[in-house]
Amino acid sequence: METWKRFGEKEVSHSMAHYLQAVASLKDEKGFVRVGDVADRLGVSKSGVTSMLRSLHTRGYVDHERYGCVELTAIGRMLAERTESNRRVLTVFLSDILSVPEAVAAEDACMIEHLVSPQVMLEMLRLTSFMQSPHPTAVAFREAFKASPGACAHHSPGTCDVCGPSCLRDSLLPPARAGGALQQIALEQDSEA
Amino acid sequence: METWKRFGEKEVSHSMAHYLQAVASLKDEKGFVRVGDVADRLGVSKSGVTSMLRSLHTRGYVDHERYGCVELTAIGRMLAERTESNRRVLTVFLSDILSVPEAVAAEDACMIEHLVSPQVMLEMLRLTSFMQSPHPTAVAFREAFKASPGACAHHSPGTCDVCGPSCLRDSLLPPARAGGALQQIALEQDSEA
DNA sequence: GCGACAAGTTAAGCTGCCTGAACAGAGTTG
DNA sequence: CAACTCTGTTCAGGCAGCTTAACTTGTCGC
Repeated sequence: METWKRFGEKEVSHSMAHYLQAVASLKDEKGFVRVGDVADRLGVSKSGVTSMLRSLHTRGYVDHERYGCVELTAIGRMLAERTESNRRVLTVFLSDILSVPEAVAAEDACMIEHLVSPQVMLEMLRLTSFMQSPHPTAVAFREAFKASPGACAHHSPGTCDVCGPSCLRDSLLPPARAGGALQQIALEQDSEA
Repeated sequence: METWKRFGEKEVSHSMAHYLQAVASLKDEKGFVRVGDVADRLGVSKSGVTSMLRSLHTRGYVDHERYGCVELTAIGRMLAERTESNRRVLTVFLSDILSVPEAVAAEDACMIEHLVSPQVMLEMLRLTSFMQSPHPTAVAFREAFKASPGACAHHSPGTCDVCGPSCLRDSLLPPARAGGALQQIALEQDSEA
């Protein structure tokens, strides 16, 4: 149990990933990138952008001349592209394979796009593109999966390899009930006092 | 493009999720939880634990009497369980379905376990348990998928629904090449100067 | 009861990322 | 060229999480 601390050691933080993506897309859209554009795009102050650019510059991800334009370095561009590709694979997987609403898929993809390892992304792309292919096995599987019930929903203890002895389903708490459940518990606690 | 800012608004941060999990598992293991146990488990200082406990207490996730033991509230316990379940589903999915090495699966799961929405987790559990089931379609699919090549690897432009016009594969950069590629670029930049 | 030692707390300080206020450079206009 | 306006910078400050150092509590042996 030491893995969790490496959270802060990722080559780009959540914020950085989004700054890089913003710079990349603004560059594509209008050919040059100003501090104010980035600030507007991300909804942060210009002073915040200035200081983040300094930080990205020291890491070698952007070039930025005072009062001038912002450019991605080759490494910065590669990082931005990787994040973008991750996001795309994740979004497609979540919305087309898992069939969660697009808004949820987009949000979850945004949260984790920069945290997922290349190995996993590569395999996720492989699975997604295979599942969507016209390969007869894939077609059959898609239908069977779609038709399958809550799957794990009502299995008896020990019959599901994923869950183990007790079904995990209840602790995943879909949000509609989650809010309710949390409130419920909060209320119970209040009445204890 | 405003989603990214909600990163900081999650009900538990990465750190908090791990503190809650540590408290929950220590409680299971030895029946009571001391500040020092948490510090050892997480590899942080005791003072760090004290201040995080204060923060978790104000959020209503733990109770902690001065110089005494730590207890999860009902809400805290539920959050810890949810994170734990998320981690389990993710780990199984990554290692058994995507077949990435266990260490990678564990690391990625640890990074994102607290960030993924309940809807996605629920569907991921459904997919995982269905894919692992003895259902003939699932069996056939597993084999076909295992046998499938790099899938997206050598498709021609436009033939892959996931990738779109250009194949995403190259920008996902498996780490063996990723380090190399980044170094390569860094070297090129050096030689420009 | 009293010291010694382990366990916990406070205090001060660091980094990352954000803000608003005040200032500085650059360009436009008369 | 002076004034005005945009844009971008610096500066001071805040919050989250962490650290170390110094202090306080609790407990055990005598």
